[in-house]
Amino acid sequence: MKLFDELRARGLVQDIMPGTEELFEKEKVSFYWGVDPTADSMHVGNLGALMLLVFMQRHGHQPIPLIGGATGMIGDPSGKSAERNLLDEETLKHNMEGVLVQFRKLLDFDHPDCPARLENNYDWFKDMGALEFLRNVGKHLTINYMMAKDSVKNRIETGMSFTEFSYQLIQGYDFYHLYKHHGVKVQVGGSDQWGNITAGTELIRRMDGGEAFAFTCPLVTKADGSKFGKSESGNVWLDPAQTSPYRFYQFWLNSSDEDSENFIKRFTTLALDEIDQLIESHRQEPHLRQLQQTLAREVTVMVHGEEAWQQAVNASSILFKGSREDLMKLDRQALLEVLEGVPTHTLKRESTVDPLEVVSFLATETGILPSKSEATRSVKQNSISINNEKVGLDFKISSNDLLNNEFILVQKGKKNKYLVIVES
RNA sequence: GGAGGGAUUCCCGAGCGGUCAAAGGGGGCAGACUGUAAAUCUGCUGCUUCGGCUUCGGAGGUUCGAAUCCUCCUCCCUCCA
Repeated sequence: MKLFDELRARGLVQDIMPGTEELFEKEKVSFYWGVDPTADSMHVGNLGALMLLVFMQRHGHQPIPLIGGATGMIGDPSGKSAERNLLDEETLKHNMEGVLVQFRKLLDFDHPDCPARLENNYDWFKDMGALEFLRNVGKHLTINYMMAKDSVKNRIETGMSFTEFSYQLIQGYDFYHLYKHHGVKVQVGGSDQWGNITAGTELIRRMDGGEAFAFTCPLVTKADGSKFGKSESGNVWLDPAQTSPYRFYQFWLNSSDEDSENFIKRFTTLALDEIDQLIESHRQEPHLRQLQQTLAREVTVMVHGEEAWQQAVNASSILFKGSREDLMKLDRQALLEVLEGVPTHTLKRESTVDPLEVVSFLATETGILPSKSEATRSVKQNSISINNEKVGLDFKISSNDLLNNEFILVQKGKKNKYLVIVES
């Protein structure tokens, strides 16, 4: 299957520059994708574009992931409605390290033919002076051209600093630099990057008379219109320390039917005909949730590994289907594994002098809920379970409720789990 | 610098001096139905020892009583220079 047939089938092509497709058919291509180190981990939103590199490398092309050590210092205005704060150097450095780890997991840096190669645009910007930049780069694009970009137009009303305005020039120069010195002919990215990317091809044309190519993938969207990549607890990160594999797994498992059909094409490397079969059988028996489970498995294994996935599955099954007795049966080790990644709260042992009112337990003693009013409401609404059993307002926590004499599992609603650790 | 307009609970937004913890919408949460889906319906959405208490940009003031009136301050927007 041709590269672009596959990418299209997976819903990964939005804008494409004429000639790009032909280039990929003709030769092995080095192409780059840049991400700014705005956090010390990428999130599933970044993964949406990163998958492009994964698929393209599998087709024998060389991915050049670029970390924006320089661009991260400027701030990309694309898709942003307001000026952002600048990150300090130390933070950027720390962030870059985190992002690099994730590149290594997803891309093959030791491939015999087309190994991924990391670049950092700080390398070529750190020694460039302002005058040099203005004379050699800025001279080639007009203000008129730059102002026509959506990222700029959208900010005319609210205002935008010169710093952010110049972002497209910086990113454009990256492309030029990689083109000139490393033979990189193509840039890819999310569709919000189109403006910045074309600034690059334009620069290459004007500075060098060269021809470069590009295409973008659509930003990941959800059928119900809500933002992709957010869970109750915020962004879904690739870093297991920030989003535990259990939560990561649950994030995918909870995809709606409609979304999971798209996600499985975009985020897994399963063959397309296999995916079609899965979708078909899922439509026949949607309640089995095969599609969600496969999606969750594939992505979790890819990002966190087989073992972490297995643990997430075990934990899920006990947390969602286990009874109070099942929980009581687990030993300390098993409990810790199952409850790995569930947010924890602590309770002083003195205060458990049983019995302890549920409401005080939830609010004052553990802080799972912010106030007694809210705790009372939740219990009244029949949404609180202790150790997988629903409780009423008259319920009192006692030492009989301790799992392995030190834990209490609290659940609010269907999906929110909290682990209470009783400390002596 | 001059002239206006504005700031309300997570967000938007309404709010005759008393009946305002504050309409309505959004969002969020929960319950029912299900499949840990979507849609739908319902409830909740400041704190509380359930007596009350603290909220309407900030500080004062008028009044029996203020989100609502007055003064000063801060910030934001529009127009003029």
